[in-house]
Order: sequence, then structure tokens, then C-alpha cells
Amino acid sequence: MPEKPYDHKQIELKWFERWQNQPDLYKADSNSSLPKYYVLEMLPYPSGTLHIGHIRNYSIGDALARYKRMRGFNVLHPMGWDAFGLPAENAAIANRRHPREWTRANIDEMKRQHRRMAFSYDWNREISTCEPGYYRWNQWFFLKMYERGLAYRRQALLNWCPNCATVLANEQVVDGCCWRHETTPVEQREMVQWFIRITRYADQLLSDIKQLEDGWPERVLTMQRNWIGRSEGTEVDFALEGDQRKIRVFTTRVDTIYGATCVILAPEHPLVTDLATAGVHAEVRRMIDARGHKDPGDLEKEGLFTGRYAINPFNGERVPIWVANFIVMGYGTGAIMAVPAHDERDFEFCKQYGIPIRPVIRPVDGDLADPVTIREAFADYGIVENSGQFSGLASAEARLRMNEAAGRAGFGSAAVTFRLKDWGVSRQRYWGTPIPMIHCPCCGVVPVPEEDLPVVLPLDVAITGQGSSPLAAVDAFMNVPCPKCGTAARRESDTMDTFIDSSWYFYRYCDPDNAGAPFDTQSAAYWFPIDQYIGGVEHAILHLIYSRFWTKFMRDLGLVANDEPATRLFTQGMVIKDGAKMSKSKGNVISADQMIERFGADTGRVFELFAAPPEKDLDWTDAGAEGAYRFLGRVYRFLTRNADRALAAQPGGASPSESDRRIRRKLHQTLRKVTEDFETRWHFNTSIAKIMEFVNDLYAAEADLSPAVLLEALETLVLMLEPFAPYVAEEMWEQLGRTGPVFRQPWPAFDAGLAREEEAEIVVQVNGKLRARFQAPFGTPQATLETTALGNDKIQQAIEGRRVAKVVVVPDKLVNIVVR
RNA sequence: GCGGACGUGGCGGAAUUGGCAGACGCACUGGAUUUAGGUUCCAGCGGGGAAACCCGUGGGGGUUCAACUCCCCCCGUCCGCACCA
Repeated sequence: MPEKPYDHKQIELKWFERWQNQPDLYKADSNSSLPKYYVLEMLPYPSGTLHIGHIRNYSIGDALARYKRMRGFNVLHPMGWDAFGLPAENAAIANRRHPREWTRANIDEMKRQHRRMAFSYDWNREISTCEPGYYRWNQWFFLKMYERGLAYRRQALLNWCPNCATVLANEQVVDGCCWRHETTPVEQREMVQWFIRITRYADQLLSDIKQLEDGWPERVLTMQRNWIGRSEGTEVDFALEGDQRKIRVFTTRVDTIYGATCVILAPEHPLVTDLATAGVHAEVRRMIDARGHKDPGDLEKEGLFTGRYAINPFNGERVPIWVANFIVMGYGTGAIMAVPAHDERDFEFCKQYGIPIRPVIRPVDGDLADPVTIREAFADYGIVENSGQFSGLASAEARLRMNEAAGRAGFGSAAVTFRLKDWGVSRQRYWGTPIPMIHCPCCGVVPVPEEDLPVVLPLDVAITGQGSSPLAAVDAFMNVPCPKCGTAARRESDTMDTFIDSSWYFYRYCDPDNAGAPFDTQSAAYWFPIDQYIGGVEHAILHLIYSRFWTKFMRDLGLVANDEPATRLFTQGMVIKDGAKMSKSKGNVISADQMIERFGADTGRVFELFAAPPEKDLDWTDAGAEGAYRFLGRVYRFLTRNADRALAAQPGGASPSESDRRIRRKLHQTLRKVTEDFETRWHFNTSIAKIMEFVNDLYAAEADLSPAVLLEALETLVLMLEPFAPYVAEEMWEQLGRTGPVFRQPWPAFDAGLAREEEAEIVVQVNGKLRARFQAPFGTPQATLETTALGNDKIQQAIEGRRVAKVVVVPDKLVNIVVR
């Protein structure tokens, strides 16, 4: 048969149409006796178009999904849409198009592109978070949290843009100004917000990281540990002079408390209002606003004396109370005791304002610093001095004793503080899940009864981008009788943070149409935990902490048995174009459609897997993609012109030639390499390189191969390419007269005996430098190797006139002759 | 400032356990095919040198028969955290 040109469009459209008509092609079976494998890529925001950055993520997951199917697993590989969010509202303002319409159109478009890329998703399980059938379960979970005290309302300081008249998320504050009004400084404003008490799970979120150490990148776990920020210390109450109230401070170094020379409050600390005079108050206000729009790193320390004093409960000493901008309200108690002799920040501050410095810790092998000549804080542990009954103790011992003493006397105790804060989930937005709460003038906050869910997001809403909470203006939505007393009441007008949508979506894939529960617990028990989760490292903190939290909450509700959502996490690198991350503003985005039109889906997939290992950033180049295209064309042409000859193979044909043996060896070496890459580190770049080598060898040996070997080579080649280039693999499978789909064929087993070289190549070095090489049978005795090496002409030349001091022999590998 | 990762040809990258540095691809050069261009096929391709050979994995030192790989110091790039008491 003459070879056929590689026409990627004709091949891909042929199979695209066939596969389109098989909605169950990649169906996952929740009642299978096969071992399960759940591979998941993070669900995308439906921005409107798939680009080559998305494609990388999905190509990695899809290669794995296809491979695992071929290895006999029952694979769940689903896809969905993170469909709520601000861009839909912005688009609505810009195009006068309803967010729902815009979102749905984008989903249709992106889903078409996904299918065209031949990603093997079970589309029967598709979810979209903006549909009431999904978000009603957000509301249901919210009610469950409310019942358990995990959802609550309180005042909070938030970023507020006076120009937009709305709250901004932290990510929407750029250099202290609004992202849409670059000259408008963001203000800090107090508002009543809904919070989720994720801090109740802080200890578990930290300790369960142990369960993830084998399967999650160390980098992500470190980021999570830092984010949670557990810190053990002591809470101590300082009495307020001339007042019944107390100031509670948190310290990790209670052993230094005899060195405390002032107490400092955060500007937002509730006591500041009471303690400070009017003049101080204005200054404090300015401090708060100044901090709102400055990089914390280059903020100068600034403080004010309140004029009041507090009493150190350990020694009864009277110390001044200050307010300073470097104390943050969100951590600990929002108040500290300053020990300038033993804390760098306190040292800097007290030096600046002339507050006394009193050393109370000396190095184990040194003297106590002099309070006058002291040049820097001594922050290490040491021996406690000048500290009453605790003098002479080591820091660690003193901490224990002081905690006990404080407990006995009732002015303090050991305490654990977290950097992790409760999760503020209220958003003054339209396009999100309505918070299922009702505000009644008689009963206060009343949850929507479970049977009234979902609280459906109304569609007829004016979105102007001005003013907060668009829902507040929709009377038909807002006005509702109180479920408790029937009085006319108002609904909550805020919607939920979209991170809630993505905190549990992967469970919904188990049972996406369930109208009576978020999902069937049996199905979840079968599929969970996720065997492999794949996504960008930018989600290392928020999404992945929220997801871990939600899983623990669902476990406590009895819905799931697993502590953690995913056993393994893989974070792939970014796709870079022209030296920069792809973005609309840089105009360097390549859409999936452009890429498919020019190169085809297979080429795009192969190039993105070949050009770099998946965890590293990848440079997209058209020239590189052309190389991948050439490779697929080379395979295709070789197969089409040799298929007939291969298929004519007779059982027990002619005895194998030297070329036959070499090709079979290379084939099994290649198969071993590809299999190992799938099973270990996913360096598909080296898998594909090895397949390319094999194809190069096939070209070189083409005329000398027997039909039987040719057939084995071609079939195995197609099977190995299936996870990477499913279209052309399917087409070639058909050309070989086989029935597909290829991903249902078993993955071929490599034969270690066939992969083994016939003879070992022995490298001969002189003083570590390569000088000669020779062939020797495997297992040749070391003495023989040494003799052969020494007898080699080149070696004789190299060592001539010098004395052989030592010979190192590594069996089957190397002889190193050391001469002087 | 603290913590982490990384640094290999013109480019992307390979070398998995200390054992041939540069697999594979791109770019480039030459040849074959072609009226020509393109495609395809074959070959060359770290630097120096006519060659023997020498040099070479950010820089400097060390361990070792042997170092891209291990150890120490320095430089650079990227990422994370950054008054967290």
C-alpha cells in the first residue's frame, strides 16, 4: 500500500464525528468490580474560550486517564464549570447581556473545544455551578454549618472602593487602589459579613497534612502549613490602670515578660476608642487608612502613647500603653507586650520612641546585655534573669512554670493561635449563590427552611456595577414572610464567595443529578478519595485549603468517610508565550481553535507533553509544534505504507534477522520507558522522546524487517501513542484492520528479556577520562574485563610509560585505570 | 529580611542509584528528491584545534578511582512568606 499523507483535519474530523455520537464512550461505572481510578483536573472558569494553557492541564490528565483505562481501571474522569463569578457581571455591563446567557454560551463553546481536543470526559456527569440544581447544595451546606455554629455573622473590616461603592476582594486591590479605578485608594470599612468558622478545623487541617506527605508536592504543603500558621504561646491579662477592664496579650515568649516595657495595641483594637483622646483618635484613623494601601514590607513603624498604663501581672509593674501600626488586629489578641531586649521589632520601635529596654535573658554561655549599650535584640532562648522566682531557669522551663503560675493566679494560660482566619464568604454581587438567610424584624436572622431550597437567584436584575448587592433592589426576591413568625421580612442580599462552589464540586461528579442530596454516599465511598488531582499551583492555598476543610466538614456530617479529598496532587507549570504568561492584555493568547486549525488536536497534545516535563513552565513555539506535527506524520506515513506487509505476516515465518532482533529490543526498551514514566514521575517528554527514537530506528531498518516483527512494532507503537495522540492512534488502529476504540485495548506488557542488550558495552577510562570502549558478554568476570581493557591498543598508548596504581572495575559497565 | 526551588549547547530539554555530558526536538548547515519553493528522506551540528588532543554542566573550593549529580562558600533567576508577637 502506498503511504498516505498525514491529513490531520480529515483524520480528526472523521473520529470527532464518530465519537460525538457515542455519549457513553467514556462513561464511568459506579457499580463496577474493576479497581477504580479517579483522575480530576481543576474545573475551569468558563471565560469563553479554551487556550493552550488550559490544554496542557487537560492533556496531562487525559493521558493518565487513557493509560489507566488500558491498565484495566474503572476510570472516573469528569469535567464541569466554575460558572459563577464577577467576569459574567462585567460582561453583562459591557455587552448588555445577561450573565446566565453569557455563561451558558461560553460553556457551550468551551465544551465543544474540549470535545474537539478528544479529552476523554464522561460528559454524563458534567456540572455547572451556576445552576440551581447545584447551588442549592451550597445553600444546604450553609444551613448545616449554621446549625453547627460554623456559619456566623459579625462586623468585619473590608476593602471598600468609594468609586464602585462596593466591597473588593483582596485580589482586586492593586497597590492599595481599586483595580478598576487605579487612582482611587481603597478604604477599610466595617461591614456585617457572613463567616465560616474554618478555624475550628485549623488543628486538623494542619495535622492531616501528614496524610498528604507522599502524594502532594512539598511546596504546596509548606505553603499550607505557613498559611495555617499554628503558634504555641501564652495569653496574659494586663490590668488596665484605673479601670476594671483588662488587656489580653498573646506571646510566644512569656519567659521574657519581666522585660516588658510597654503594651501595644493594634490601631483597630476595640479598647483604642475608649482609651485614646480625640486627637489620638484621628491619628489612629489615619494609621489604619495608610496601612490599607501600602505594602506592609515598606511601612515605617509608627506609634502613639495613649496616656494610659497597664499593670504587668507578674511583677506588678506599671507600663505605658501605646498604639502602633505594626500590630495587626487579625492575629492573636491584637495586643502585645513589647520586650525590646528580646524581639527585633519591639527593639526597633522602643528605640525610636525612647521606651526603656530591659534585658532579662542571657545566652547560655554569656552575660546579660547592658540596657544602655545594647545594640540589638537577643531573640534566642537562654537563661532567664531578673525575673523574680523564675530567675536562673532555662527559657523552655520558665515558659512552662510561668504558664502554670499564670493559670493558678487566674491572669493567663497557655494558648494556641493560628494565622488562619475565619473565611469571609459574603459578596455584594449578583452572580453567585444566594445566602439562604432571612432578616426578620421580630426574630432576627432566620435560616431558610431546608424544604424551601433552593433560594433561586432571580434573573430579572439590573446590574450596573454601581452600588452594592444588586439583589437588594429586587423586591420580588427580597420580600418574604419570616419562616418563624410570618412577619414581613427581607432576604439576605449578599451572595456566596465562589470558592464555596469549588470546595466540594468533585463529590457532585459521583452523582450529578441527585435532587434529594448533594450526592449518594455509596457512590462517594466508592470513588473517593480522588486518586490524582491536577491543577495550577496558584490554587495551593485558597481552593485547596477550602476543599480540605469542606471534606472534613462533610465527614463530620456523615456524608463521606475520607479525611482528605485527594490522595495525590500534581501541579503543572504554566504555558509561556514570547517570554510571558499568556494574557489578553499582552495579546499573546493562542486559542484552542487556532491551534487545532493549524496543527490539530493530537499535535497540540503531543507538543505540550513533549516540550518540557509537566511540572515545569513550558514555552510554546510554533516551530516546536511543527516538530511534533512532523513526528506524527512520520509515524502515520510509516504505518500506512507498511500495514499491508505487516498484516501478511504468517505464523512461524522466516527466522528473525539481526534487524528484527534489534528492533524488538528497542521496542521493548521503549515500552519499558513509557510504562515507567506513567507509573512514576510522568516525564512524558522523555517517553515521547523514546518513542521518537524508536520511530527513527524503524525508518532505518524498514527494508530489513520481517512482517511479524513489523506488525508487533506497529501495533505496540499505536498503543503507546494512544494516551498522547488519540485521533491518529485510532485511525492507525483501523488501518491495521483492528477494531477500536484503542483506549479499551490492554496496555502491552514489556518483556525484560527482549529489552535486554545482548552484550554489555564496557567503557574504559584512564584517570577518569574516556579512552576506549569494547563489547563483552554480561557477567564477564572482573579480572577478564581488566585484562581486556589493559590489552586495548588505545589504552596501551594512553598509559605508556606510567605506572598503573589501581584499576576500578564496575561489572558490565566500566573499567577505570588509575596511573601515575 | 526569612524559607524553598532552580542554574547544562544558539533554544526547549535529557542524563532516574556518583560511572560515556548534551538523548529527543527546534534552529542552523550540507546533500538527495523536485522545473522551483515547500514537503519528504539522508547526514552534520558544545567550544578550541590540521590532528593528536585540550577545555566544558553559573563562579570558587572540597570529598572520590570517578561529580551535572554529594559537601562548603559565593553569584544569579524564579516562587512563597513577610511586622504573625
